[in-house]
Amino acid sequence: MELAEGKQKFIEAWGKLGSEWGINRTMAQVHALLLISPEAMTTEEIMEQLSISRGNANMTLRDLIGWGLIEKQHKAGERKEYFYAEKDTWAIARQVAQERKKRELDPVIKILNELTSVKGDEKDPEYKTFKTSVTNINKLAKNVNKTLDTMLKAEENWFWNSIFKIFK
Amino acid sequence: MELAEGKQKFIEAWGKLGSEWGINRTMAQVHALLLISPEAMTTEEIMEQLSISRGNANMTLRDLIGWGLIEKQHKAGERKEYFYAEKDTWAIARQVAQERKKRELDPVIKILNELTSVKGDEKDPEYKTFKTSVTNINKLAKNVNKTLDTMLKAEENWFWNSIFKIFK
DNA sequence: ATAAACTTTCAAAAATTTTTGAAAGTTTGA
DNA sequence: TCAAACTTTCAAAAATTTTTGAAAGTTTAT
Repeated sequence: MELAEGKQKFIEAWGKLGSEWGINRTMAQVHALLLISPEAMTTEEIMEQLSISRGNANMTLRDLIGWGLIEKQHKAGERKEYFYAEKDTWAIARQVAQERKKRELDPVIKILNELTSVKGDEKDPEYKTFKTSVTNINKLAKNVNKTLDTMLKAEENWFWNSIFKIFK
Repeated sequence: MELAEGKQKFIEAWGKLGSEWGINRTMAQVHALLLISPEAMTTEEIMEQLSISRGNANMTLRDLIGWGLIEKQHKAGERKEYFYAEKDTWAIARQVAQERKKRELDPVIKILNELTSVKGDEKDPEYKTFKTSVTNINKLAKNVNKTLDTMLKAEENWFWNSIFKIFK
């Protein structure tokens, strides 16, 4: 396979994966483009390579910065802004996990906690089932939360070595 | 908080979480409704409780069965189909992980493998960066894959105990 | 102060996803 | 065989998400 074709396929695959996981496809594609680019790129170049509008490029780049996946770079003597992506895969995974935890898991855990305080008649099957389900999901959510927290602090090798030691 | 209000909030929260993770909101809501219901429910009841159309209810229920999250139940002497949800949280998490792995991770791993065969000039920075990124992501994907496989086979307590032994 | 170079905004348009509901299909019992 | 009871289908409509692009905003150099 040629490099150009490979790049195209990589960008497509990354975009599809993103959209399946609730991340805007363009955002994933811009990230993919920067991931395989040796040099930082300008908004202009990104617009051209992916055939997207200026507004779209700008918002997407802003979002990616918000996710901590790319950074702005300034070249001496130039006014243009350049963007480049963190290329350490473990760092990317950690960053994404951290953001999603903060944005999505944390709010749900908050609601689940509130829901454990719902009062009712212990003999009412409706109440009992509700209570049991909420309590169990709450436990799972807290475990996931705890595990993520530890993962996020962990160093790459340490993490994987530990995982493999158990799961072998 | 009253039970009725709690139910409502739970269904909403579950729906929102679902939509943030690329799962249709209605599907997550139907799942939530069945999760906290002590009895199996008919399509009719689900339609009414969530104010959704017959067609939507039918398709959603079919999808949930496809995900292995709910099951059809037949009551003796009745023609109606009843639906009930698996209530073991660990089983739900495992089921979802398994489905997503099969539907989304596996295809990406296949493409990444193909992309490692892209040929080019080792001195070309474009080629080198592409190669390195693809290789690293491929490694991470395979590790995730392996870990998931083992998780999916693991029993609940065994899994969590192990995780906590490391992450403490 | 001005203008060129560049970035950001956002209302409207396009694309995509989800929902509806009536019609078609199926199963069962009499 | 018929018709009632129930389920499935799917084209069209509605809702939602994403994208566009021109105008407004900002920064910098002279």
